Amino acid sequence: MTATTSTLGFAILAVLARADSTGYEIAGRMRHPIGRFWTASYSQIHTDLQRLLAADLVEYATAPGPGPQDKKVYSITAKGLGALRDWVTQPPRPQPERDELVLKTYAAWLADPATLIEMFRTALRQHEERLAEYESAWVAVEERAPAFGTPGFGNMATLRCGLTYERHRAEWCRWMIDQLSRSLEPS
Amino acid sequence: MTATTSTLGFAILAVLARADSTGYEIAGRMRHPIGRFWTASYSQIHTDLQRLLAADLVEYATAPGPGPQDKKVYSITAKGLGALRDWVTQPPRPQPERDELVLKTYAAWLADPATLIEMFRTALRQHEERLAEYESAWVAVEERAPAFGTPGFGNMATLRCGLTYERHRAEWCRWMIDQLSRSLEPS
DNA sequence: ATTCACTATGTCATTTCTGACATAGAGGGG
DNA sequence: CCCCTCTATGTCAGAAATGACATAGTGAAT
Repeated sequence: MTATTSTLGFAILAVLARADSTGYEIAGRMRHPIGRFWTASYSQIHTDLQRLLAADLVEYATAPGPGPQDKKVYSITAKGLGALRDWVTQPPRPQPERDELVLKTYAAWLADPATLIEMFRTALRQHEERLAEYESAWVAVEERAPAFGTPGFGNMATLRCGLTYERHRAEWCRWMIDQLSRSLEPS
Repeated sequence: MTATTSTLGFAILAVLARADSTGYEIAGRMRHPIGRFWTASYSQIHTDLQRLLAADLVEYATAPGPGPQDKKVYSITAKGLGALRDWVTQPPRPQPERDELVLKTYAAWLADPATLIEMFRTALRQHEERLAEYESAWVAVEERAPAFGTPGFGNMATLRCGLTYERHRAEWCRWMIDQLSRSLEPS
């Protein structure tokens, strides 16, 4: 009965709720900024767009494109907006939570500490880079202070999550490096 | 050339590096404690065990089981241990990072703030519960102070990650609730 | 007595996801 | 002049993952 629209479907709807877009543009936004918390390739988006189309959650207008075919500018329908709104407040089912670095950490006791330190230093550098990126974006967003009811609120809220996440990660990496260093030179 | 063992394969090897186990037992450990950072169903583990078996990374001994068939107690081979050790220090490829709550947050500006507050309060409660769980486990693990080179080190390191992660999440949920509350009653 | 939970193996259909491929015009750099 | 990148659409094979099903013995509680 319930048209089981996949999570990716809602991600697409969330994009279209902000601006009408071609499939290509949606794919671009799935890399940035959504890519930080949900990823999808174009072929996957294409498949899902057909599904959304069939369920009348999106529609499109054709416009002359650069390639051999016309481009299709998708937009969300009233029905789609309703479905999206419903989905947003539905409690998320406990998600898988897959993290290769932590899995490696679980087996880290088998490996060479010096090499591990290098690996965690690389990870730390990446997290610090992203943290700096987020922090500069944060001061910009805080100035404008986007109100609830505007897309800017969504940007601010997800940015905030990314910010504290990167902080937690960097902190953990530093702790790991410290622990591993101690195992190398025991005072 | 490179025997492309999946990440799940290494998760299984990481379990067997600690103790010989039946497939059923591996599945149990994939729920707890590995389930926090990598999940797999039994059918998936079964498929992967066959692959690992074919690649000589694991072997098994039969023993009388409760059911109609003998049970198979798997153990890691020298080759498997080598592959696992190599994999551990290999830098992890940037993982997908899928988070439904954050995706909902991205579209939260469309929904009702009061309902959202409830959703985040539920999430906060869950994170606080897990945090309390991890914190009591932490004091127990810190006392024993497991040395590098023992499985206990892996337990401690992953627990530490879970600890700071839950703290970050709880913090973010509290921030969200605060923001959403403000949009309800503007001073 | 019967039901339930746990141990233990395995299959299978379906869905989801990835990565490669195919097409094609516009615009810029070497 | 050629090559690369970006825009833009789409297909397809194969891998990965899920969830349901099938079988079957033990032991504990109702």
